[in-house]
Amino acid sequence: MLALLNAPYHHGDLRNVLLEAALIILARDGAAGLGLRDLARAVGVSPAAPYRHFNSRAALLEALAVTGFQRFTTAMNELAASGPVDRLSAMSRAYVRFALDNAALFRLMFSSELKRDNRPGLRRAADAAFGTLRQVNGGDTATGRIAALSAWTRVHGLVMLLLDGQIALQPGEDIDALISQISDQH
Amino acid sequence: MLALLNAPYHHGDLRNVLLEAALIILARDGAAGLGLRDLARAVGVSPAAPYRHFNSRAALLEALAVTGFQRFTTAMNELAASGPVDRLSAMSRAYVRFALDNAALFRLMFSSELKRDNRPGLRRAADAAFGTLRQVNGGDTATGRIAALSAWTRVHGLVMLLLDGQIALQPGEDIDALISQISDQH
DNA sequence: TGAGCAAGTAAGCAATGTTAGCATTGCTCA
DNA sequence: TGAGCAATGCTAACATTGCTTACTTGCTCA
Repeated sequence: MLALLNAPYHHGDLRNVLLEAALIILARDGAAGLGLRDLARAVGVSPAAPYRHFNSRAALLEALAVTGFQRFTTAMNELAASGPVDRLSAMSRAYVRFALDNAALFRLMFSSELKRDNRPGLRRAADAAFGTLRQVNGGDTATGRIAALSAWTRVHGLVMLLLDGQIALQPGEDIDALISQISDQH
Repeated sequence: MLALLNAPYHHGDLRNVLLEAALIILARDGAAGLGLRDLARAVGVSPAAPYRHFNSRAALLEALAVTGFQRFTTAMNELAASGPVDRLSAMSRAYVRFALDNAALFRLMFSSELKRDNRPGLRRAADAAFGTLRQVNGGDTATGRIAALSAWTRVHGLVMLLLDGQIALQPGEDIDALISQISDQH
């Protein structure tokens, strides 16, 4: 084939380049618009090249979801380390912000296309991500579990309904204010 | 083509048969496993036949989601009509039960593959479905809105985390009990 | 009766995921 | 140094999919 601009035969860091490009396409077109051929084209590589790094399209999506969980984890852990004062509400805000800032990625992380059961790597990443969240509310006591679940479900439901357009912020309404209003509600 | 078993040229009620078969395939394989050709095959009709009734695969998914919202609406309205006592908690239980009993359909209803913005029919169905939910909590006052949102987000978040396998019921735990515990939590 | 229309069929196009086999590169070790 | 080898890229092909176009079929009704 033509050697355009002296492009070297070996790309060098194709796996990471693929992942980065995939994140961009994901943010732009959603998971449905992310195909392996398309991705290869975007990176300037042959259609079969990505298969050296991802066994299938599902494997690519899984890898993306894993990096999503990893980023989510670091965001959560940073907050957990920052001090115990209002840690829960800070985590709630961070949870929502992460989801809204990474909408397509967040959806992919919870997508049914990735059956977490058969993917140990994904399950591990998800468990790590929510481990902090599970413990910040009183560990494993029965009441602590309920408290954690209640906070978690509120935030998660809020995020999902916002992402789906079922809920919209009212004009001038602040998302952080809404979060704390909902969280303070009985 | 071969006229298998004297199959008539015209099917008679193809649209509804397609929808029913699609619901079955959806429940079995999820939205990703639902293709038009596959569906046509399952119903015993040529690959192009479904296009007489649905302009595209997306249109079929939209129709499925609309019927999902309709079923959801009737489930909610039955409860709302049944009496004001503990109406909210009854709706919460029905919400969760519907979602768990119709997992794939519920996911499809909130799928990002269907951008609700550009689909007036879908938006109308969704609005109708959640209209009751929006009003049962005190209508459109500011505090009523927050109360409704708080209840709604808890239930929706619970459902989503359950469907995603992030939360699991503990051995012997009752889902209805969990719902009321979470709902009663501050 | 036969014109017209709704609802099927057949055939084919473009795109995709995936695989098989070949080519090139750079690392390792005698 | 240089021979071999594993990693990583490429080309070519296959099966399958969504979708379109153009032809049939059979029902309805003037």
